[in-house]
Amino acid sequence: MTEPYLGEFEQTVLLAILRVGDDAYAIPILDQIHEHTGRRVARGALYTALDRLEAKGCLRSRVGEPLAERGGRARRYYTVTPGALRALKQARASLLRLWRGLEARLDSKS
Amino acid sequence: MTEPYLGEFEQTVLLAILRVGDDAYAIPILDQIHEHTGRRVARGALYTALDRLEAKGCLRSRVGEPLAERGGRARRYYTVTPGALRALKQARASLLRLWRGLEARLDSKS
DNA sequence: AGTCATTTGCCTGCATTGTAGGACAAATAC
DNA sequence: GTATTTGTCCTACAATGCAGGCAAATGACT
Repeated sequence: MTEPYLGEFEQTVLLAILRVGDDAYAIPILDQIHEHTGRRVARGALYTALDRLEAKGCLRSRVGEPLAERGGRARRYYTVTPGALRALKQARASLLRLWRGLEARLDSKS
Repeated sequence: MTEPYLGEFEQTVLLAILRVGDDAYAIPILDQIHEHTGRRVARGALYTALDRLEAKGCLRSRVGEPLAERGGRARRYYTVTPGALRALKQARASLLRLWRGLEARLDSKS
């Protein structure tokens, strides 16, 4: 499989999922994104991203058992696929390569 | 000015411009992108990105003197604005925050 | 039982970005 | 003057980013 292109937001989502771990469903993912980036995105925005990532083979999902809790609609849990992991690492490497040596020059200004 | 949103490719372009430095026009920028990311984008793709970045206030441009060289059409040189620089740093910081602590966990697989 | 609030998922639509291909411009070489 | 080289721009379409609102499922309250 050719490594798919990952947009900026898609990368963020994938990383957030990895951070949350096994129990990654929409709300904690959203929290994670907000916590680490300060961005507050709408749920709908996240779900479309999740759908498209799954369609591209970057994610697998399973619906959990309906919970016996207050507002218990069944959650959908997500897992990052190995291919997406590779793409992620590659994107990160490119970014770092482009940044390398730039910090010094840029800190003198700003 | 509110910090504008920067897509993945836009970030790449801005960083490449910073790397190239004062003489940054389309072709060297393209080379820089290819050299550091392996991506080979079409010139047209780059120009539209440059246009949009300038429209968003992320870039300034000036046309140089027509060169007295073989194919000497006037070049358009680009400079990154301070606001774009801030946005760039912020995006990088977010990404790194999301990555932090993840490498260890991920290297064990793949 | 019948609402009501709560938690979560999903659909629909539009805005913004990503990307290529080729037309056009200006200059030199012959 | 026509071919060649180096560059810029225009046009069009695909992919991503993003939100608002509706639907589903459950416990709580009366």
